[in-house]
Amino acid sequence: MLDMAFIRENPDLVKEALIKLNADAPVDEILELDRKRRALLRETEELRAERNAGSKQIGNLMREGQPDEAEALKQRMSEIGDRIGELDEALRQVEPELREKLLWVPNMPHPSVPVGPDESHNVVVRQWGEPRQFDFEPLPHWDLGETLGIIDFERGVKMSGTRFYVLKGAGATLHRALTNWFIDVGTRDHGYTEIYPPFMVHAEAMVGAAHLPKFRDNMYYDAEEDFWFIGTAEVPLTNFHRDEILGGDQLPIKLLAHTPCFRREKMSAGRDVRGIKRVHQFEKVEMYLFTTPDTGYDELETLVSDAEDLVRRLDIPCRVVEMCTGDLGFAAAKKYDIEAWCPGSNEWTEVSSCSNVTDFQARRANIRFRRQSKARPEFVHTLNGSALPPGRMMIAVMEKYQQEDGTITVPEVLRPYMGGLEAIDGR
RNA sequence: GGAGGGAUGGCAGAGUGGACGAUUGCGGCGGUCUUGAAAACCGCUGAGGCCGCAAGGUCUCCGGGGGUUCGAAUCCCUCUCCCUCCGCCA
Repeated sequence: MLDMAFIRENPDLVKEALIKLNADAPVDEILELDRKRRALLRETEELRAERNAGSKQIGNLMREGQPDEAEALKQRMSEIGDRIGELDEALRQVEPELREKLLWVPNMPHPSVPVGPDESHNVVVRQWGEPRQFDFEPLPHWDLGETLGIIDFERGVKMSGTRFYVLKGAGATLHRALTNWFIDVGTRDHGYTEIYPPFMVHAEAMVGAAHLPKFRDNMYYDAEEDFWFIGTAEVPLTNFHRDEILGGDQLPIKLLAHTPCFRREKMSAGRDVRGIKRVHQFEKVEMYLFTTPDTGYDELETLVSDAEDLVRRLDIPCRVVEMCTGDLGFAAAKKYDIEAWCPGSNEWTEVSSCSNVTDFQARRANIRFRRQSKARPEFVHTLNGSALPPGRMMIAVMEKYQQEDGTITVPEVLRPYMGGLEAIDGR
C-alpha cells in the first residue's frame, strides 16, 4: 500500500508510475475519497470537541445542583450527537471504500528500474557458467523422468487432475535432498533463521502480504473457515512480525522457510503444460528480510547472490535478469529473477525471484521499527527471494546432468543427502 | 463438540457511568549521588489520524464490530481469541 499522504502530494508521480508499470488504478477516485474523508473528519472532530466540553459541563452543573441548566445543555448536546452520528455514518461509507481502492494500487518502481512494457525489455545483468555441450540430443525432464521411473505423471493426474505429478524412488529423494541442502546452506552459510509456519492463513494475513485482494483468483481457500492456502512462504513470513514495532538494532532480520505452495494458475492456462514446471502444488524454500529503509537495496543484492550461490554450487549455468517496469509485478519496487539453463527443455527457466518490496507490505501489515529507543516508529522495508524451489531445480539438475545412456549423475553437493548415491539409473 | 472464566499500556495488574489515555509495581530512558558501578532518591516513558510552515491545537484507540447515554474501559448485543474442566483424536 502506498502512503496516502504521498499520493495526495504527488498524484502525477503516481500516475506516471502506473503508466510505466503498465498498470491501472483509480487515482482520481482515491484523491476524491481522501478529500471527502478529511472534510468529514474535520467537521465531526470539531463537533466532538464541543460535545466533550459540554458533557464535562453537564457533570459540573449536576454536581452544583443546577439541574435546569444541565437539562438545557443535554438537549443541545443531543442535537450535536445526532449530527455526529450522521457524519460517522458517512465516514463509515467513505473509509472502507478508500482503503479498498488503495489496496489495488501497486508499489512505485525504484528509479533505477529499466522502463519497458513487458518481459522483452528485461535486462540480463550477468551470466554465470557455460551451457554444457552435448554430443547427443539432450532430453527434456519429462522424458527422462518417465524413462527412469522417477516422475509419474499419469498417477498424479489420476489422483488430482492436470498439473499434478508423483515423484517416486530416487526422484522423491532428489527432491528432498535439494530441499534439505537449500535449507542447510541458507541457515549455515547465509545467516538465515529457519521458520516452520502455518500453510493456511486468515484473509487479513493475505491482505498484509499484498496477495489479497488483487490475487484472489490464483488462491485456494476454505470458504467455511476463512483459511487461505499460501502460494508462497512470503505470506506467513511477512505476517510473522505483523503489528509489531521492532528495535532498529535487531535489523536486518533474515528468515527462511520451507513450505508447500498452492496456486490455481488460472491465468496461465495453456502455458507450460508439459513436465513439472508449472503445477498447482510445489515446494519452495523462501528467504525473507526485514530491513531499515537505508539498507534495503544493498540487502537486495546480497539476497540475489545468496540464491545465485545455490545454483552455482550445483554447477548449473544461470543468469540474473532485472525485471523492467512492465514485468515488476504488484508489490516489488525492484526485482531480479535468476534463470537456470535447462538444455532438455531448451530454455532459461526461472528458479528464483528476489524483490525489494520497500514499505509496501510493511504498511499493510503494520510492521515498524524504531531507530532509537524513543524515536518515532517507522515502517520497515521487506524483501523476499526464493532459495529455491526444489521442483524447478530438479528440472535443471536432471536436464544438465543427464548421460547418453539415460542415467542422471547426482551433483557432488547432493550426494551426502542421497545416501552417497552417485547416479540415478532407474533401478 | 459441551460447561465455565477471561482479554486494560513493553510486562504484571487496578479501575464497574463524569476529574480516566487510564492508580500502582516492574522494565526502559534521563538525572542526583559515586573514581566507576550498584543501591537509594527525583523526573520522563503508548500508538495513530486531522488542522497547522511551525509552535501548538484537536480527535480516536482499554481484543474487533455495533448499540444505550449529554457523556462508556465501565452498561447491552455480537464476533474473535486465550485459559480451565469434560469429551473426542493423529
